[in-house]
Order: sequence, then C-alpha cells, then structure tokens
Amino acid sequence: MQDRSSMTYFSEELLAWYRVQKRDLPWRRSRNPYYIWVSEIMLQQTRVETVKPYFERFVSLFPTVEALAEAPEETVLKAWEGLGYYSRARNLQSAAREVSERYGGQVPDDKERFAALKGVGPYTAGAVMSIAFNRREPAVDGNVMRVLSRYFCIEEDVAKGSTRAMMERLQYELIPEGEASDFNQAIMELGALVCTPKSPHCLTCPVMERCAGRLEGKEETLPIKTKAKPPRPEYRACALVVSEDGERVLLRKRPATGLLADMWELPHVEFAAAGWPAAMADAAVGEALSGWLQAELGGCAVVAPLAPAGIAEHTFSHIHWNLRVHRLAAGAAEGATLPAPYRWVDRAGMTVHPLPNVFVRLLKAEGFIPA
DNA sequence: AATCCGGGGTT
DNA sequence: AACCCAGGATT
Repeated sequence: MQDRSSMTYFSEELLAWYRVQKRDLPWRRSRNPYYIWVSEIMLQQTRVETVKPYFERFVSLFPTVEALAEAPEETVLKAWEGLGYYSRARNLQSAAREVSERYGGQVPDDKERFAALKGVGPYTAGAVMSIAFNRREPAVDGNVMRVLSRYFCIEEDVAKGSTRAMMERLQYELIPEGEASDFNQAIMELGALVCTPKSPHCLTCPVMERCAGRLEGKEETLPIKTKAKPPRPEYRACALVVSEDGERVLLRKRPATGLLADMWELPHVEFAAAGWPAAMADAAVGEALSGWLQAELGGCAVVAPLAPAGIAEHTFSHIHWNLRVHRLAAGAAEGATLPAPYRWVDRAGMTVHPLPNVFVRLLKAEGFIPA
C-alpha cells in the first residue's frame, strides 16, 4: 500500500480543488440516479462535450425509466444516432425495462442488483453507486488510471486486469468518509481538465507537490499501456439506388447482432482486397454490385449500374472501411416486393431510421438528409 | 487475455 | 498520424 500521508494529502487537496473548479454539467444539476446512469453510459469512451447535447435530448425524450422502457427501440437508436457503440443504447433500454418490471421503475441502490443490469460493468456500477447514492465504491476509468498511475508512479501496464484491480483497491482507500460522490467525480475531473493524456498541466495541479510521477520526471510517459492493433482494412462496394422520381432511396436494416446492430444503411458488399482499387475498373465494380444486389432482392428485380459516385471511408476501432459507391438504376425493383431487410425510404423516413454516420454523410450529399 | 464494438477531438 | 476518450460483452 502507498504512503498514508501522501494518500491523505491527495484526497484532501483534490476535494478542495474540485469544490471550486467543478464544471456545471447537465447531469450534475440533480442526483436523479436515472440521469446519472444515462450520463455514465453515454460517457463510456465518449467526451463530455460530445455527450452534452445528446444527454439533454435523451432525457427530454425519455424523462424517466418508464418512458425509456416503453419507447420503440428504433426511437431510442435514433436518439443515439452519431454517438457510436449502439449496443449501449440497446442495453440501456433493455436494462430500463428490467428496472421497470422488477423494481417498479426505481433504480436499485445496491451494487449487486445494479451491476447485474445489461450494459453495466464494474466502472458504471461504481460510478452510479457513488455519484448518485454516495456509496463508497471505486469507479476506475481511463482518467482514474492515468491520475493514480502518475501520482503514485505506478509503472504496471494499465491494460492488465491485475493493475485495474489494484487501482480499485487504491481508489477505495482514498475516498474520504462520506465523500464518495464528490471524490470520485473530483479524480475524474482532474484527469479531464489537468492531468490530461498528453502535456499534463502540472503547474495548476492541486497535488503537484507530492506527485511521485512528476517528481520522477515521468508525468509524460505514464501511464504505461500496451498499444492497440491497427484496424484491418475492408474493401466494399456500396449501392446508391434512388427511385425514378428521386423521392426514395433503397436502405436495408442490419442484423440484430454484431457491428452496427439494428441500424439502417445503404446496401453494400465486401469484395476482394486484391481488386482495390486500380485492379478493378469502375465498370466492373458496378456490374458486380448490381449483380449482387439483384440476387439479394430475389432476382425478380432489375437494378442496373449507372455511374460511379465516389469513394467513402470510415474507421471503426478495429475495421477501416473503404467504400466504392455506385449509383444504380432502380428499374423493376421499384415496384417489386422487397425482401425483409430492404425498404424504400423517403426524406421524411430518414428522421425515423437510425443510420451510422458514414451513411448520414452520404445521404446529406445526396440531399436526402438536411445538411 | 484478446477481440469486438463508433465516432471524433487533441496533439 | 497516433492517441485516447467517465467501458462492456463476448470469446
């Protein structure tokens, strides 16, 4: 365990700093556990400034656990559109339905019951229990790992489970009696505002004097973390099929599991990496794409290649999409009965079909979504 | 322990 | 261009 006086110093100085410096954030204006919960899910791997407008809109649309539980899933996904990690939204609604049915809409105030809900892991359970109910629970996120590894000069790999477990014990010990809510928010606030990943602002840090990492000259190199693998490239042909009157575009719904689950998209298909891009001419891509889509639509329809419509790229955490977009003529497909995942969608329909950002951008360029 | 799961801001 | 963000689920 760490030096006791350094721990007391850290906790007291940090808490005093937070009481002066804390930001006015939408989810800090109450201790409504539902609000805190929603904010913590949105804040997973997502910055505060990004979350703010989404949070306001979300609690306005779904002001209570019951309201969220009763909403159509597609409405919830639409409210999440652009935030990413869409399983967060689906799990949150699933958990809201469980809280509604099993706990009468009251967010459970004990860690075991709350942590059993979908989408709630060790961090989120600790965060909601401490912030909303002031329970003495650790909530170790990226900020906490960075702050503690620097202040106590911990040189273990923060990607390891054993390091996280050690951090949780340390954070628990640091929480002053009866101050779990403010202290946990304080340490995250320090990580967000002062003890930043690159070029930390040590001269304004309330605990600089006893920061072991800084005293060792290691504030720039801590925390130590194994590097992530680069995303693998995928090469895809993407179909932009617009009806003859120019009012509708062909979309399809993705499967309920996996990447971008339950979201809508322009139809696209992967083709060999070797064929990208020079080795495969536009005409060949257009022919292959229309042949594939025609088979997809059941063979009864006709979709003919018209013209290439440019390149789109999109990077996920683990995949990099290279899309060759081609305009196709709707032909007989327009009147045909479409297989289940496919649907013609007009401009009004775009407001109710949740779409990943890469397709939002394409449809904005086509005038189907207002810029 | 590794991999899957978005999207974008910072440096 | 690399890094990382108030992580969790699945394998």
